[in-house]
Amino acid sequence: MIVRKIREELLRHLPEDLPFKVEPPPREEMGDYATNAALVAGGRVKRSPRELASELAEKLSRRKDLFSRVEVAGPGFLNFWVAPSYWQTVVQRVLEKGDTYGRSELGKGKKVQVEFVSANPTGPLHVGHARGAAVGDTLARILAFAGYEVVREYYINDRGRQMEVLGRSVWLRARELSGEEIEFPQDHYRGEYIRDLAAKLLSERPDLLQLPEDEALSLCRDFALREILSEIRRDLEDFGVFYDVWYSEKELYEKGEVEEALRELQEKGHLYEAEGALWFRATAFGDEKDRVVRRANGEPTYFASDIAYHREKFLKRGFDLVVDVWGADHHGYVPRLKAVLLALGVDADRLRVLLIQMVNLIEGGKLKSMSTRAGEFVTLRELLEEVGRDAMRFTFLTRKCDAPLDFDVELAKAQRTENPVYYVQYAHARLASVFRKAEEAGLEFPSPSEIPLNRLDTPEDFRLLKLLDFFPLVVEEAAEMLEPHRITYFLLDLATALHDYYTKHRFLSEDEERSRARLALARAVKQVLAQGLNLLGVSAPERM
RNA sequence: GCGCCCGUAGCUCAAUCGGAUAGAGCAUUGGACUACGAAUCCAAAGGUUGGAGGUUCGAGUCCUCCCGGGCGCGCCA
Repeated sequence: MIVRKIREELLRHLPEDLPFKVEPPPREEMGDYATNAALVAGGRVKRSPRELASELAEKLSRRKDLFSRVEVAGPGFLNFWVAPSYWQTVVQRVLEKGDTYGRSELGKGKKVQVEFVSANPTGPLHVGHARGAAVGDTLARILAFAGYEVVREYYINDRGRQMEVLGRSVWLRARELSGEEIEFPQDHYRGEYIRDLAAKLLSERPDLLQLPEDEALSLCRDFALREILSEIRRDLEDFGVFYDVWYSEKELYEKGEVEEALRELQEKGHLYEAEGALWFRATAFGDEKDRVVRRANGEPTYFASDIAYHREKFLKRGFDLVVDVWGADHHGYVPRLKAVLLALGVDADRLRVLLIQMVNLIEGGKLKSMSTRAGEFVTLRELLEEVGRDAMRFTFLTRKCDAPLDFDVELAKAQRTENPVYYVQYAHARLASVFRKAEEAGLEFPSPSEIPLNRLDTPEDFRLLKLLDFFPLVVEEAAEMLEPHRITYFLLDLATALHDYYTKHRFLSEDEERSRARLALARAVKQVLAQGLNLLGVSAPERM
């Protein structure tokens, strides 16, 4: 990474804590990279930035191996032209490192948990969950690639009132199926899948309706939970999403974690009783109001188990960083959870909550999903079957997650140029095709040390080399800022540069030296495209 | 009413935790295949970054107010 080298060079002449940046300048004529170091330093020591800049330029330009030119520009920016010989070695590094190219040690020695989806097991996953799944899963891949030790986790709300309602919903449908006239309650789960579950249970347990009500209800509940959960799991797996841990809320209670957590808060003086309920003094830690943790009827609230869960994440399992991926409608919940962490003596910045905004499904220019009427929504599975995994994941990852997303179903399905996922995959497939041709022609692929690097000398060569050099930095930034879409945009850039190259130059020609050099470049680009796609959970096809 | 998120080209979105003349794709118009895959490429056109102030060498980005949209504000989950 040349950025890192430039930074190192600058630091030989500047104070270590100076918050300067090294980044590509807005226009190509301004060089390959630029820094505002002199501007920032000038402000601090009350010297003219331009004067400082020209001193720095003089010093750094001695590194002929790195820079062909260093200039002062504008109010005191330093512009760098990187030596072509440096760029050419990039292809060597990419090939030597292979699959590890882009890997980073950013998170070395740090444990991070990514908790995502965690939808209530009361029905199938819908498209909103799919977006959360794509973001959470990709983030986990990126963090792992950036050197973190990652645990991916699904938190199952398998207890409490909703489970009772679920069991009762199935039971009522079962009775209905066997001919009974039932007035189905409004606040129960009304989706068609409940009827299917009832039918399935009835065929397994014909005696269901003869059982005492209590027994029947709990049978229905357990059955529904098991079935729905395995359905959720299957949906996610088909979507390319896997978990290390499925964490049961019920077990959290059985292990006594909830009582333990409440006891600790009690001992630290953060709980009080009022109106028959037990409250957490969230206002002492920046939340708007205090929150009930145990209701007057003795039942702990959902919040209580979340306290216990997050306490367990930080204090028992020792995660350095916890990333929660939630639906944006839960945003009001963030302050109270951060308040709990503070109360427990945990730095609240170690919890990062990603709020996933709504997905609007667009079909034929019209809004398709988002009927809030019970049971009417487009499921993850339906969309998966309609548009396919690659297009679906890629589309979800083309936006930062805190902006609402319009998902154009027809566009995602289209195997045409406008569909960005094909654009990137096509670049990869094109390169694969070049290698098939090269093999036919009997052209030998050079070992990294034998590449005629100086034959990579056109502007299009350098454009690709620079992008390849940039990739590790993109990974680090995506990891640091928890923004998977940075990878997506990088891939689009790289694919664009490749397609441009492809129309302007030939990889295989009469000039054998040049062909070998370009073949090496092609392999490096192909490898990084595949790596990037892999981080997104999208396939990199050899043929399309 | 209070809080959070969003507002950028006709449409969908970027803009590297404050940087130089705000960039892509789609749509529109006009071009490029006897060449490794035209699922591609090139060009034109398109903007008061919702509005008004402020902070500073410098603001789409930070602060205040207003407008518009979404979502929250339960001893629900």
